Amino acid sequence: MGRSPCCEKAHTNKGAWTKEEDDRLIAYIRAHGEGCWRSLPKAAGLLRCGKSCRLRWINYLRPDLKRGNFTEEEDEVIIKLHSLLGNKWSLIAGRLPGRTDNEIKNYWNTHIRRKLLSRGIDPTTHRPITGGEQPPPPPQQEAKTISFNNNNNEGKMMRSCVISPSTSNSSGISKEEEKSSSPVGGGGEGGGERCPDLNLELRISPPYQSNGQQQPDHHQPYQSTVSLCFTCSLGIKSSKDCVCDNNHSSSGRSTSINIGGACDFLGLKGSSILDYRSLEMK
DNA sequence: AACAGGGACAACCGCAACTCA
DNA sequence: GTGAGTTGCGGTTGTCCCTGT
Repeated sequence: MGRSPCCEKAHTNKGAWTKEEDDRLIAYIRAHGEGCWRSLPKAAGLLRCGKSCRLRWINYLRPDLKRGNFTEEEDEVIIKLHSLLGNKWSLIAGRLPGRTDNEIKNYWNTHIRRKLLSRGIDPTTHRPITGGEQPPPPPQQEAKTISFNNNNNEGKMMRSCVISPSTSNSSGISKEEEKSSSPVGGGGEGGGERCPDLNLELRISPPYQSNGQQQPDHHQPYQSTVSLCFTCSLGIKSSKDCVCDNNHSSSGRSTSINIGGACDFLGLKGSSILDYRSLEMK
C-alpha cells in the first residue's frame, strides 16, 4: 500500500529535459512565480512530475545561478562549511550565492574529496589521515570537561562555558554524552580540533522550578534557561535562548537538556548542529 | 578508428519534515 | 491531535563526454 505516487508515472517524461520543456517551464514561472509544484506541470503543459520541474528550475534554470568553475575561495568556503555542517548541502549552498546544493554536492564528490585526500585529510572527518588504519580512539572514554566560570548576569547567576580547541579541565560541567550528526563537536576528539574556528558559548542558569524555588527538588520537574552563542571565522553568528526541562535523573545531579531541538543555528532544523543531551552539574 | 575507463554533472528516488484541513 | 498531501533534502544512478590505449 503506502503513499500514492506524486504523479502518474505512466504519463510523465523522464530523463534529460528538452529545450522546449525548459522554455515552457521558464515561461510559466515567469508568469506565475514558483510554488505549487504538484499542479505546475499540468498548468504549464508539461508531461513531467512536479518534483522534476522543481529540480530542473532550482538546479538549472533559475536566472540567478552562477555558472562556471568554482573559485579557490569558494573551494575553501565549502571545505570550511562542510567541516562545520557536514553533508548539509542546502545550507552550504545558502552561503554561496548562485550555487545550488546539487552543484556543490557534485563538486564535493568529484573535486574536493580528492583535493582533501591529496592533502592527507579525511574528507569526512576533516582530520589528517595518519598512515595505516589507525582506529579512532573510543569515544566513550572521552568524558570531556568544559570549563565554566560563574558570573553575575542581571542579578541572576549564570554559568558560562566556551567550547574551544583546548578544552580546559578545571571544574564545572562535564559533557558526559555528546551526540551530533554534524562534525562539529561530534566524535571522539574535541570539536575544535576539526574546526579550530568554531567558538561556541553556552550559558546555563541554575535550575529553577515554576514556583520560583531556587534550590530545586530534583524529584519534581524543574527548568534551566540555556543561552547559546555561536561564532566562527566565516562570520556566521547566531544565538538562542531556550528553556530546558530536567528529566528526573535518579541521582538528582544531572539534568538532560536537548539544546539542539530548541535552536536553529544558521537556519538548521532540529539537532543538526548541537545536541548536547546530557550535562552533569557538579 | 574503435573501444574501455573514468570524470562530470543532470536527474531520479526515497525519505523526512512540514503544512493544513 | 491526526493523517493525508506537499515540499525539500541527501544519496544514488544514468548518461554524456573526454582521454588513453
